[in-house]
Amino acid sequence: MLSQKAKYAMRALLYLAQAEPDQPVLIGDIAERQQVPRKFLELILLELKRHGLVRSYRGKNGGYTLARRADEIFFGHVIRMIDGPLAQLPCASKTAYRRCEDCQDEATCAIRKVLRQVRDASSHILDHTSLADVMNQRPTGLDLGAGI
Amino acid sequence: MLSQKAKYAMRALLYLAQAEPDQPVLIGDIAERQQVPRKFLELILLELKRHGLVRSYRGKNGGYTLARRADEIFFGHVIRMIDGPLAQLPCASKTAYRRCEDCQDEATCAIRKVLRQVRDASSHILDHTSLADVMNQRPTGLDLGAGI
DNA sequence: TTATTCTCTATCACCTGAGTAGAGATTAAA
DNA sequence: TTTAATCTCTACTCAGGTGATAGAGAATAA
Repeated sequence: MLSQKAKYAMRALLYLAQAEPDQPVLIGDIAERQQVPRKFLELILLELKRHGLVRSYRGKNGGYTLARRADEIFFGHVIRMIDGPLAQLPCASKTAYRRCEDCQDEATCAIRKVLRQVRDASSHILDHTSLADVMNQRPTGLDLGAGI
Repeated sequence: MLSQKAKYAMRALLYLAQAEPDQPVLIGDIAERQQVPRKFLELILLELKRHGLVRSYRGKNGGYTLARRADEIFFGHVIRMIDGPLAQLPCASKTAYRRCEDCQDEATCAIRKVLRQVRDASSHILDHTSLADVMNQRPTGLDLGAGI
């Protein structure tokens, strides 16, 4: 499962992406409009800043802006920075590979084999979908996915 | 991340899949060979039994066997039964859809849009890959995945 | 009757996720 | 120069879940 934190991070980024570029947005504004607990959001934005996704301005008229264009911020990047590797097992990760402690033979491990495919498929989507790709084109746009 | 429990469940199932059919395998045997804590494995096998994936026999010469052929047991099924829905968000799940509490407009939610694609891709793999598909064809078989 | 197995309920320690609190640093503007 | 507005940072709490363990009970083959 995606953590709340990652969900909040995406909401904040998407909100910033829709704001005027170079016009800082207040934490309080994001928190209120996106229904994110304010103090928690502070931590999240700090983290996003440290990872270079947003820029901050202090003092009066301060706030946050995106540090890159919305078509240069990918979901895969955001998820990895908040929740860690996309893979479901450390041994199936490409960006954060780690051997499973209790693995007997990684080369023939069936579980790893399947989960690597899943990881590859997931990252293929997440690393090629940017904020811009999914932003609110228009309120009444078609839904891409199948029905619920 | 996949839980330890789910990993253990898969190991147990794969081990059973490689045993003689109709020749019950002891919990203790699975536990030892697959490096799974025995008492924990008891719980897991019980759960797999309740979900109809394994059969159990009590008393002397008892043990466990698969309740279906290995090509009829899919990873998606196992993961869902142990860890819950494959989707990263309840609102992106098909088999266990639930609205996100704090969602403002599901129809235009960008996060959901992306995570549904990921879910679809993942379940496409996991629901079409059976134990038989990935079993140890031969000890020195080729590795399907890319290198580490 | 007994040894062997699975079955079931209860319990527990630890860790992580989610969130809160409050003082500190910086800046624009009056 | 002062003040109010903002972001920054460290520390803390608290609930719930994960990964087990313990031990009595029930079934069965020999």
